[in-house]
Amino acid sequence: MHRTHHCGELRRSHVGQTVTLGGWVNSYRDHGENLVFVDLRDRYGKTQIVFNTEDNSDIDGLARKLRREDVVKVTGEVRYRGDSLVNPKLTTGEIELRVHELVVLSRSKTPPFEVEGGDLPNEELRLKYRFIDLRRPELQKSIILRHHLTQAVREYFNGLQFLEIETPMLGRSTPEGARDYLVPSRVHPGSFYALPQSPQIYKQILMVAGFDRYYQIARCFRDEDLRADRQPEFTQIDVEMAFVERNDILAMIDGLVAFVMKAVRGVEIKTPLPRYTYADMMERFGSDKPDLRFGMELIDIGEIAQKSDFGVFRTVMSSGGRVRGINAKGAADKYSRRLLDVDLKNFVSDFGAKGLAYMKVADGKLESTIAKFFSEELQQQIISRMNGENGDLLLFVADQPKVTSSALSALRNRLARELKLFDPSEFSCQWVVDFPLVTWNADEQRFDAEHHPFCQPNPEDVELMNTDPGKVRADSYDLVVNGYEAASGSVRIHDSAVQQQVFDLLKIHPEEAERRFGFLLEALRYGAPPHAGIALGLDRWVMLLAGDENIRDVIAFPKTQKASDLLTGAPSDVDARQLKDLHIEVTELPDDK
RNA sequence: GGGGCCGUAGCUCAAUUGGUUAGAGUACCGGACUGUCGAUCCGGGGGUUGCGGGUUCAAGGCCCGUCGGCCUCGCCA
Repeated sequence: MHRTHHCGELRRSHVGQTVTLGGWVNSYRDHGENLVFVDLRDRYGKTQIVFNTEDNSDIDGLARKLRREDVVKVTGEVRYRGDSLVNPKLTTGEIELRVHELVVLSRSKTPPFEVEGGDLPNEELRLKYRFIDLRRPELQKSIILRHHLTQAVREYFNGLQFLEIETPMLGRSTPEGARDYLVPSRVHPGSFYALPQSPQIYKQILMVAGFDRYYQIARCFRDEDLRADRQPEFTQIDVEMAFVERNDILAMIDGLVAFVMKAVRGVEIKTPLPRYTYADMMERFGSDKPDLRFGMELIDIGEIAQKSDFGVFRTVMSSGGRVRGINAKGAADKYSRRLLDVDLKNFVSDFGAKGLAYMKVADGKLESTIAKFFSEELQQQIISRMNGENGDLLLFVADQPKVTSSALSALRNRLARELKLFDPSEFSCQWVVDFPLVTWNADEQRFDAEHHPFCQPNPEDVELMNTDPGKVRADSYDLVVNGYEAASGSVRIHDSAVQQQVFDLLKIHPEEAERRFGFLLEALRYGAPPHAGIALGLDRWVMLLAGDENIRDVIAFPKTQKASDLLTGAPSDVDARQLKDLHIEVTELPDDK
């Protein structure tokens, strides 16, 4: 062993012992020929080590030449620093190591940025030198938190007789859903494996096979564009249970959430977590994943708008649209004309809104360039409907229903953040249930599965399958945390006749279904228990628990927005020989290759 | 595929809005100092202003293109 203790370990009780530490030079304070201080760092903490000629330390030979990030091994005696010399900023601040022997295990080039102190460099550099970035205490904390979370998850499920079962990474491509990452087969020219978007089908087959409680910390791949909370390669806590109904899954996951919150953050969560319907959330917040740490619900003023002289509102109302608004309490003075007319208007236009109407409540009346289109009576109705008080800022979007929802829900999030309407350290978890089974795809003139094609229709809505499929509710559920989709799941179809009915609805022809999912359909014909499951986004959970707003900060080696790994240079071109083995010919190359 | 922001010393930023030799903090290098802990003090080196064109007497700043990073719409069963 190159060390007897680590750098966060030594206390006053160790005084007098001779110990050996190994670590990185975090900083050094050179006091001349006779005295040098070094803060030695490892993942457990920092310890001050002292080179003093009184202790016969070799100062001029080595100690004075130590530089940041050198890796050293030091042996010496633990001493109390002295009453006036204790450093309260360090857990080891009461002691120091008086070094007798120093071995430089590895020199460091001058690091491209500072592990401690100094401003964070741009993310490009951080990703290229990820091994330096990962030394920063903040990232170490998140990676360690991630470990604690996965361990808590395992502890919870293991204690309830779940089995952790691995499923293949090389699977069959199922063109539904996200774009697949493909892996060419060498021994089957022209054929490809797909990396899993999720272990969905395998876990259902595990249920048929009788492993009635399954979980897996599963890596998943989706070749879609990235976001701050989305990586092409991510990790799911994947769960499936047999002989259960929706409420069994929700209760099981309620328990998981409470368990990990307690284990990882020391936070008590009240269960059962609140449950809302999709329809309710869409109406009140315009989103299926609203952040419930604040209110500011969407309010419909369609009836009032219709009676006004405001052409924009009237036109929208007569063409099947809606006029909805939000009330930013007390914000009348916080947004200038410019912010409202330019910034916020452009903001909602990203979501398809053609305009943003706003009114301020002052002296019990509406103050706005469009107020003149509303009679005194209508103005009072708006104020009353919007719960307006003097000083409030009312914002309205008049458009097709979908546009009012997405624009106002995004605006709601932005305003809440800017107006500090919630405590960022708080957690708000809620279930959203009864999603629609399918949504109409106008481009393809057919229905698409909202969740996935194996999702059980709500038994109460079976009649609607033939008459009004868009109204059929699914037996599905999402878990929403602080406005993020943190988990998603459903009761699965375990009856091949029902499965066929859903495929029909999705215009997946029997031969096509057989070709794509034949193995699953066949499995369902051999005695499939009722089953249901869910998958939690591990990366997002860590992000939320760590208080980060960026998923890259909780992944050791994340990819950039263009899905590159700046550390290794992946993806890269490959030898012609490799391509030949795989029977692949690249037809289009960028100009520089 | 669309929109937006950004790219100047190793790093973080500045450069009076197109005008002298591109500055500061920090890091780095050298020196001083026996109790520092963001050490301090003295001195020093360090620039293809992402890259390629263009406009101009003159470009870090303007125009066009391109590369890269971030945010976002679409996309993400």
